[in-house]
Amino acid sequence: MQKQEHLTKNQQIVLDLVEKSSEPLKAYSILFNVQKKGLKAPLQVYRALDKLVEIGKIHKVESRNAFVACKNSNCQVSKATAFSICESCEKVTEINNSKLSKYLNSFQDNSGMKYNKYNLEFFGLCKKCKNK
Amino acid sequence: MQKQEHLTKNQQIVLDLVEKSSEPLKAYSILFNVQKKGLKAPLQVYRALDKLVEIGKIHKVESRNAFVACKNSNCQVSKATAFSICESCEKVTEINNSKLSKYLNSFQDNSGMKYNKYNLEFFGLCKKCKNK
DNA sequence: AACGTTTTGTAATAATATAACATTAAAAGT
DNA sequence: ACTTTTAATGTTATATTATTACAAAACGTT
Repeated sequence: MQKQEHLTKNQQIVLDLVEKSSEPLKAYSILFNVQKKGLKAPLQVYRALDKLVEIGKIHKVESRNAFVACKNSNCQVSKATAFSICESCEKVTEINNSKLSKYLNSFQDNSGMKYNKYNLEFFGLCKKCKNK
Repeated sequence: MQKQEHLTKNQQIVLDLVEKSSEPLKAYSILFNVQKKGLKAPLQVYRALDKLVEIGKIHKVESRNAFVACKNSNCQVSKATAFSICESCEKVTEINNSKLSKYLNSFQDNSGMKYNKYNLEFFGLCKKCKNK
């Protein structure tokens, strides 16, 4: 149950930034934004990101190489993620739909593989962009 | 119906290579392999890949930055893709499950977004790696 | 305090991807 | 046939994303 002991300084700095952001942040954009806080090298950012992803505090939006804070309070680990992505304005929202996650968590095919993790990205036009 | 006119020389060279491969290929690995065929620069490969993805002949495995040939003969465009990925041996298989694709193609949430595309990646251990 | 582990700092570099521009080829219209 | 337009190519340079390698510091035990 207690996977999440406490965050180190660097991890906290990066998490704060990602959580404050209204849009997905790229690693180097994070780097530029935390340089005044002492994180000077890409690796410091990537290491913090890796750990934050591992413990489920943030997720990586794979198709965008960008990171968002987890909005799903019960997300201990990043093992079942779904996003909606607007292809026009690039707005990304984490989908929190228990039916969907139930369906995917229990998905089985005939390959004999046991899935313990998935990542789903939906693409389309958000309401705003649709009406333009 | 006729989205697929014919492939250009570069596109065909890249497609042949990806189709022959038993594993996902990375862009620069493709580049090294087609240099004897005259494609000397990354951009030539990326352009061919872009087009091939666009017309559905290949798919990008986002979490791996790699490309696989489409095994789904009715895949005119890359608009609904699902993969299983072994986290140990990195084997990637395109999932061809009509129930799954039906479910995801008709998925709706309350965001007001109309989804026209999705990409899903399942992770786990394949049969072989599970038994090690 | 001594030990093992994790995190940090730092520099260098690898891997992935695109911008910009000139040229050539192919498709479509007249 | 020839012009126009569109798409693909070739080339160089560069931007972006991510990792390797190694030394030092901080942390948690015992």
